[in-house]
Amino acid sequence: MRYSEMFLPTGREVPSDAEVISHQLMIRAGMIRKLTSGIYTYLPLGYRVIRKLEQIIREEMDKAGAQEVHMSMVQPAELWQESGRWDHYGKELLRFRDRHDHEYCLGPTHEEVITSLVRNDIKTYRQLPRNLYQIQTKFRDEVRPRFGMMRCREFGMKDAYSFDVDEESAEKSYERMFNAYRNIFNRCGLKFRPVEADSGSIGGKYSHEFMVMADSGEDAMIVCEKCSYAANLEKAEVACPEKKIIYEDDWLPLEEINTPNARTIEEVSDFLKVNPQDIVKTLIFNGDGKPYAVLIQGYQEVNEIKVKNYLGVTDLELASDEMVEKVTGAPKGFAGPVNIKIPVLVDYSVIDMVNFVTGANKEDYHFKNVNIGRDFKVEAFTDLRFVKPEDHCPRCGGKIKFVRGIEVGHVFKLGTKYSKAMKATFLDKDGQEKIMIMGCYGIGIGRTVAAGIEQNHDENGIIWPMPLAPYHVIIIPVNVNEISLRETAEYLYNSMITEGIEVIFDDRDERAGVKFKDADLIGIPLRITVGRKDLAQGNVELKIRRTGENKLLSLEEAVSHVKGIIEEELNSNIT
RNA sequence: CGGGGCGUAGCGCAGCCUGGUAGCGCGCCUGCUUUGGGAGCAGGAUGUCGAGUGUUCAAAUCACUCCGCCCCGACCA
Repeated sequence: MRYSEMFLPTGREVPSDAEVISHQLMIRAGMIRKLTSGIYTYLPLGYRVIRKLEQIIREEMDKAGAQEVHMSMVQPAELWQESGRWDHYGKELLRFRDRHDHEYCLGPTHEEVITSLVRNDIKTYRQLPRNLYQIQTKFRDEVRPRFGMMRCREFGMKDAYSFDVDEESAEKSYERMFNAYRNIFNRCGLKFRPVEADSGSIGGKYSHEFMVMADSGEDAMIVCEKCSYAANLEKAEVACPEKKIIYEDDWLPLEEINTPNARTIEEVSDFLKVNPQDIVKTLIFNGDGKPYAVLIQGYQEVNEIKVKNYLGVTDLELASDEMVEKVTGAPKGFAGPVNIKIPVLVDYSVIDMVNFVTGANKEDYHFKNVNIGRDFKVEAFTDLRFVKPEDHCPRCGGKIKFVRGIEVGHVFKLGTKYSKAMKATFLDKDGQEKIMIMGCYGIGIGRTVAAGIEQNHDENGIIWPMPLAPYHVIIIPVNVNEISLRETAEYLYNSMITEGIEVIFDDRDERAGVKFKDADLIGIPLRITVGRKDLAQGNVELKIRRTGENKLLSLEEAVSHVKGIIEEELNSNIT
């Protein structure tokens, strides 16, 4: 492509609302423009990169036995009512009515549509397993879109769905996808890591997120420095501490003490002159309308996701003030486990504690010397808190490290959540009707491109890995008004096109500096400069964007040399 | 949804406090010079000052309402 004919508005300055580097560079490099909050237009350069990524995904998905389909973005409410998500998805689901007053939504994901497709056309175990995928625009009405391509409302996603006859087979499907994802991100030249993740209300023991390491990432996770354990902070387990032997002789008599206006852990610890570690926090949660008490050591924080998963409820939130008063008989801030009439869940952090402080379920009073077993009954001891930096790896006991990442992919084992609700069944060998086991697998397209930029840039701009690069080479004649330079560049350009090389010919009548800056900014991996001095010797200059390395190539060898580098880099990560 | 901030030329910003008819840099257009890392000189174009209402002789500036955008938090299959 001739630069002079391209729609490639590059810029020196960035809009003030671009916070992260990938967002700034995508705007400066003329890849994207914002239409409105969380919604972007891809310009030609940006769209080429998107298509490169999509093509890699297609190749690897096909290799893994998946087949591409294309489902509609508009989905009827009926399907969502059938799966139960019409009521549960919340405001992220953009709903609307057509002229006949029928209800629809814009698809944030496609489990319902794919399940309805498959249940009608797959009837027997002979047709299973199957894996279908699509690359589609999704819409999620995010509360707060941010970070450019990282969290959009409208965004491209590759989503795949697998259907299997049983757990064992489903596990194989999951593994195939897991491996396909590794291949995809490897080919993109990304440094990433699969981590264990929460699977949300979907349940199932398997869920991995593919995280691209980046400080600007939205997700916090922990990685073990010793073993391979890595997990999203939401999911990261805390090992059950070894239970110390508790001597009942050490128990002091329960004591009620006046603690006027001391509600928070800090206030109570200041007032009673005790460490937060000796106080037990009692939080009242509302799980699907029922109250639960969660006990945790004062310094720790409750991970609601763990509570939610433990209880198996659909909705979990901190109880309202009214609910707290109803179940504890006291205003917020004085809840405790003694004499409470709701289930009491206790985090491992409380397991060894003796003679601790809790609320007394009475305004302005706390108990001292509370002890488990004597003063209240425990429904369950389990892991309910967030990991802290001083914790150890739950697998091997090694040191853990907190890092940040961008979630570019997620593989889920869905189980029968949708197939059961929507009756996706088949007949097995024995003529028995069975429910299909499903899995779903997503990759955020725009996000992956942004992650690629986060990991591949310098102060001059983007440095595309060859497989994602919108063009492989850019040819710059230093001065187009010098006929010999222009014609040589033109000759190289035509030769490269003949060779099938994706090339930009910067034929603009601009100063060399401007063209160099633009070439660096848009991140083209290879640059051929045609200058007077070198050309006099029959040479042109090759510059490698990533390393800054320069070398002279004779006119004759230039095209084949460049082609060799491109092919090598394109194929290097294909397995 | 709670807290904070912003909205003035394509982009980045000043002007607002203290009301008097809008400016700077980059970019853009024309000409000349220049030509290996975002050139120099000269000339030029570009604004319903986010919208509405009010106060005032007079509003970018003050007040109220609305809209949009951003940040922090809450939320997030």
